[in-house]
Amino acid sequence: MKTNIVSIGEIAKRTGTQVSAIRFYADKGLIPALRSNSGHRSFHRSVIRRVSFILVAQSLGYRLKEIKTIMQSLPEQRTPTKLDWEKLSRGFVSELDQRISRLELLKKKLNGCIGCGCLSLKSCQLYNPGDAAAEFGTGARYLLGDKPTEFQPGSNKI
Amino acid sequence: MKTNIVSIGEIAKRTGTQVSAIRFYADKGLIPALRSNSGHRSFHRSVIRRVSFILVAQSLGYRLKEIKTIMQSLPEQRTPTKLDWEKLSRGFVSELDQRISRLELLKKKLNGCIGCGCLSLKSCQLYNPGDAAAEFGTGARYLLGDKPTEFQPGSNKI
DNA sequence: CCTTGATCTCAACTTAAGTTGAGATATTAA
DNA sequence: TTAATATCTCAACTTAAGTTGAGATCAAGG
Repeated sequence: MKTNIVSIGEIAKRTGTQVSAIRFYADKGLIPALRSNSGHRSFHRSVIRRVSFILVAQSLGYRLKEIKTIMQSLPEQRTPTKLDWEKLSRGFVSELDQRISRLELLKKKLNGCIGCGCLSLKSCQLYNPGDAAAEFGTGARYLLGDKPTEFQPGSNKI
Repeated sequence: MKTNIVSIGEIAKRTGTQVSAIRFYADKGLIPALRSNSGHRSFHRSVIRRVSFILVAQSLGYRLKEIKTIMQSLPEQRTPTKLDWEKLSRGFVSELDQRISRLELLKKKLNGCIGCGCLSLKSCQLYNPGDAAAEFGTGARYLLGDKPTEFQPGSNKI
């Protein structure tokens, strides 16, 4: 009797998360939840995949708020098709490409810095705070999908 | 009259940070501070570089706690030499290399996933929660230098 | 001397992403 | 039917990295 409707505990087990996290995602509107008339949440089987997606996206540094936005492209009504997921995955791959090339750039700069005799030269990236903030700080911060824009403690503004 | 001792405001200006942040770093023991007998903090000029280092390290995803540990290798007593900084930078470069290769791997997996017909196959990385958590979640989390080990809300334990 | 502007301390607040606990109700297996 | 699980809600707590504000003191220029 394998239905397409699963309990919150099942979702948690299948995704390796805590029940409280699933509740949290549901309350935040990241995953669609049904309610039994006694108040218990239940989920469509496809929600497992949605949660997996959330986890992967998180591991790439996305905030839940951003993930929610990205997932708007998934159909709320019907179960997402292979094509739906494909689009999202492709987005990730190009995101990864960007990240990789940013890291390569950072590495090149850092390498240059090692050889430059920093302590005496004013032109050094690391030594020059303006540049450092511009090239490493802000850039890399964005690179890691760091702080949100509304509230930025430690924002290295230039 | 260029001394080697600078005020907290100067450090903040030179590094593009807030005074409160410098105070915070000093109190946390990340940068060495002197005190005038009236209680005002003052810093050696080389602290500018230390702060820049902190900013770069942060942008790479390091926690202040980790940065503090890394910086233990810098001499507290004397001003760090070029060689001291070189060692730290080299560490970063190899860290970048690791990150880059992890991202490459992730990309390869994701690419494979796109073509695999996920919705029907159980072998898919994204679909299989255990694998997803292992390959993407935990791995990528560490990759981004994410959560600390003591307290892990949302730790995708397997 | 006096007024800015810079610092000081210390406590409270911010965001994100959940977790933990209390007290209550549901569901399920024996 | 009863005991053991599973869920429910809701509020309070956690960490990190600072920020903000209040009230007080310091330092420097005119």
